[in-house]
Amino acid sequence: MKHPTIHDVAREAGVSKSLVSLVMRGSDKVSPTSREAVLRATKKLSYRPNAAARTMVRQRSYVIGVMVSNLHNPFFADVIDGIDMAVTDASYRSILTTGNREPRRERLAVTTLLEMRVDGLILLSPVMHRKHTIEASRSVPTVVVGKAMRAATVASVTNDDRTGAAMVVDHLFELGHSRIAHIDGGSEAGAQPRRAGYERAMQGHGLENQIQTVSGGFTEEDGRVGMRRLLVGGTWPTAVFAANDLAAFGALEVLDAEGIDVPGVISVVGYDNTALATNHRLGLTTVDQPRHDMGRMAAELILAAIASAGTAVNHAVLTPKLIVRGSTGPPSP
Amino acid sequence: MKHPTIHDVAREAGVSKSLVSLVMRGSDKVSPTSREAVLRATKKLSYRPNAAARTMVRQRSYVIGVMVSNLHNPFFADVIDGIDMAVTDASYRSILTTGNREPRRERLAVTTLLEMRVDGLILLSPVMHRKHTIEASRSVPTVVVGKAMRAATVASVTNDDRTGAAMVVDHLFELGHSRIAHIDGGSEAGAQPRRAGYERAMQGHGLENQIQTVSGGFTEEDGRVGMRRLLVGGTWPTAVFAANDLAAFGALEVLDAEGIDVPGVISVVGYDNTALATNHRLGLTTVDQPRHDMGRMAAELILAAIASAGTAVNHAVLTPKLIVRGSTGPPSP
DNA sequence: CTACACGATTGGAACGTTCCAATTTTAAGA
DNA sequence: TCTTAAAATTGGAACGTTCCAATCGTGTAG
Repeated sequence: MKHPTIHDVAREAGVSKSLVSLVMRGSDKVSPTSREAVLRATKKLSYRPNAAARTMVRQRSYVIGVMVSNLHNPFFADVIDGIDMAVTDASYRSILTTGNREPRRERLAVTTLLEMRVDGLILLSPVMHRKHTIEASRSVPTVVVGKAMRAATVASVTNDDRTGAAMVVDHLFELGHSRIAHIDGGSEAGAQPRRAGYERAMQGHGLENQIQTVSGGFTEEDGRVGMRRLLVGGTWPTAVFAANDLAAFGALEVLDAEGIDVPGVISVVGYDNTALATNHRLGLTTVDQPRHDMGRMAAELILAAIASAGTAVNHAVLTPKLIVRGSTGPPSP
Repeated sequence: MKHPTIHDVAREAGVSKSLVSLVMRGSDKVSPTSREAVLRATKKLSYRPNAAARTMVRQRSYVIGVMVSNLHNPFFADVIDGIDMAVTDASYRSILTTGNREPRRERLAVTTLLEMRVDGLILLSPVMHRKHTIEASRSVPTVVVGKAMRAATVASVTNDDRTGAAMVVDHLFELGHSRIAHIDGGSEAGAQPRRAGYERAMQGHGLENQIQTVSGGFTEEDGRVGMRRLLVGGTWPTAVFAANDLAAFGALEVLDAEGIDVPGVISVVGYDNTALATNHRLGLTTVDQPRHDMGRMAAELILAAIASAGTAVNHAVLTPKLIVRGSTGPPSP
């Protein structure tokens, strides 16, 4: 259980510790003989370099720390995948911590990363107070994904919610809808711009007096409540745009229970293109965020910031894509 | 961007570095005056202890490393949550790496953890070759979750797949089914014992000649392929037990497309009780693994192994629970 | 007023690397 | 064979902590 050190390897191979270090780092100024001997010793002792020691002397860990607010959301798996790719390509490594959506634990998760002296910090939809994000960003290059951050020291990667929402409205308009309602996402990440995008697109099509928004959220229950609210009035909308897939599912459930045909009577659209949207019986029309690219972009921003010693702070906004499935169709005449 | 050190704090507070160290570690043999001064200095400089340096001298990192084979599987989120709880309670910390199901990347993920000198290693359903797990276990206490490991140095936490599968068969048998088919999980973690449990339970009910297994896997596509295969023969089964929820959804999709009623004509059961199982229109009958407890147990095994210097290797097997939902019912006469 | 005990504080060594400057070895040319 | 350049190898300092043994100060008992 005691880890061998570079000295043990040196002794075993009959060379100096410096030479072992050279071999481990793949230097080309080592004779084949020595390299061979060192490698053999390394294998025999199953030596593994000590990252802590290396970090100490190099003053760099070559590690990017990623804090995931919520591992339960499969959205992040793809983002992390993108991060991992880009980071590995640059011969950095990535480690994750998770805050389980609780601000306290998020902060602990970030602290862990910071104490380990990661060279860069990526925060995936943090829910902790923004001042803690900003504080972290003062000691290490930081990028936030999935949440707009207006702060000079924090980079960010988001999808263009405004445009995504507009795409939804455009799609429905082209199908012939005009009574298009929106169940909004309350104060959740991205909800505000989606709502704004919806409203502006409605105006763009001359439907300003058809704008109908009910306040909701990002859960199924929020969707149910919102949908019920929309069914109370005299004239129903012919299409409903929910702020995310989960809420859309809640809406669908209510429509199902009421025996209202989708998309025959009412079309439904979500946002996020989660696995559920694919799996649902009829398939949910939704907006896909380029998750993998968002991750890759986040990694690239971080690496650039590291390379430039923190001067290059950027905000990347990626364009989402409309995915049309069975839950939308032309309105009944 | 340059991190302040304990020396900077000492200078600022007008004390020695040792005193600062004492305060940081919460010692009670420090005068209130000094503590106050040190705390003020740490705040002013926003000092954060350097974990790498601490790990060096303490020869312990107080970090548990977790390698997750596949972040896309929401199953692990709960396990990780359980790990995190237990680890935090013991004032350790946890960090994650992910291998995205690729053996090569898994190995890199484990290497990263090992080089960081984690005090314990938890592997969540590793797909890499077992020899690499065993190798890792020789340098640090290791526990594998979700996959049986017969190795003297590796602890493990699994659910009793055999019993879980038997529960499914029992349930279907009680409903009156006899033509119960199984879409198995190929070589995935837990697939083999689930299949064995299915077969033994069938025998237990005197249904040995009704045993019908088609080879599948853990993806939706595997479920689709398996289901189509089952529909080719002359007599259809009246119930299908898929090796996991995702495969079950694939099967459901095919049945839906063919217009075959579930559970009227064919009942379907999955395994894992993922969020999808709850959300699906009719609810999927499935088997719930005590994910949170599995994580907690894994953490406890690791902490025990660390405390006992690696002597206490254990294998914990937790009992799963059948969750009955709308996808199963009595067979049509 | 002195001695002593005890609490508070301190300096130095050690942890396992990297990197630099210095040294040794080898090879080539005369 | 000698000289010199190039290649290979080396020891030591440094990184930021912890922990130990040693020292410093202060109050109290005699």
